[in-house]
Amino acid sequence: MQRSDAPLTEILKRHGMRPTRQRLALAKLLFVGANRHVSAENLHDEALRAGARVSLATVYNTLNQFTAVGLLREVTVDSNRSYFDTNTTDHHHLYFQDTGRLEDLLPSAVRIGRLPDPPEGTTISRVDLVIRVTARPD
Amino acid sequence: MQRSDAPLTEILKRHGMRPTRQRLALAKLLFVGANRHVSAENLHDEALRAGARVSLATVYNTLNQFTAVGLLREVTVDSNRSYFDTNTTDHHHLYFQDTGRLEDLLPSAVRIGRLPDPPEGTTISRVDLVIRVTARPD
DNA sequence: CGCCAATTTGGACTTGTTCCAAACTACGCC
DNA sequence: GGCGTAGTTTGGAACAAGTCCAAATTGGCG
Repeated sequence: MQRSDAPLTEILKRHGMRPTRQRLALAKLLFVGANRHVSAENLHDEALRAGARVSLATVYNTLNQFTAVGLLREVTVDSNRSYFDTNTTDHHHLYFQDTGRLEDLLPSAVRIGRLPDPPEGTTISRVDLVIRVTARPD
Repeated sequence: MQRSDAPLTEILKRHGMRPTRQRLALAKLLFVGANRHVSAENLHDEALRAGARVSLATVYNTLNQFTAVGLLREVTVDSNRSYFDTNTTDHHHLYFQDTGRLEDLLPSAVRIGRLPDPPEGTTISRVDLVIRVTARPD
């Protein structure tokens, strides 16, 4: 294990996961550097290109585990693919329908002025706002 | 064809579709009565129960065609199933994560106070807001 | 070092959806 | 009303994303 992986190891341990080679490789791709949005296939390819030997099944397992402990957030913008966001703070999304690209919006860019009360017996677990844009027809 | 299907026939023709037995049966389920949210499987079952002989492939074709001409709107709340909404006016959604139930919110129930400008060269095609609720833990 | 529970893995499987070529049907024309 | 044909439907194959599983591997503790 590289010296620089120590913080990643810590993160994994803190969330009750063994710091395996595979999880460290994926965590490095996900959590070192800027926030990102990934799909499973997408991250798998990238891991292989980076020389990590990880199976696709493990990528799915790991993304789901990271999401379960709050290290990732799942973003639902496309009904035939799951995206995971490394930014778990409160924010919304901009989705480029033409390209499938997904971008974070600063919390300050969107203001939701009024929300209904949740129905009796339920609590709001999340409010997701997605702005879908397409290339402007000229 | 029943007398009462005349308006449905008109709707289909107006959108450049032949009023076939299958499309009429599905249109009847979708557009007669209150607004609804359906998935393909879900509508297929209902059609069969109502005695209409329609294949699942046709249900998919029809939902996609109806959506293409603006008779339906696709709602993305679950990354492994598509929902279609007969309410094509501007409104938002309440999603019960426990049950998968989807409900419309009145436009007046939600006020979005500020939105960013779309990036250069793009236009906003849609702004979707989904409030996800779960049964309140006691 | 050696053990054992946690983890990983390839491949089979499931589920939602699309594709396809053959059969069927709506509808304009005579 | 029959005909021809383009549009439509259909069952089944194909596809894609994701999960499951039993066997092999490995991290961490004594």
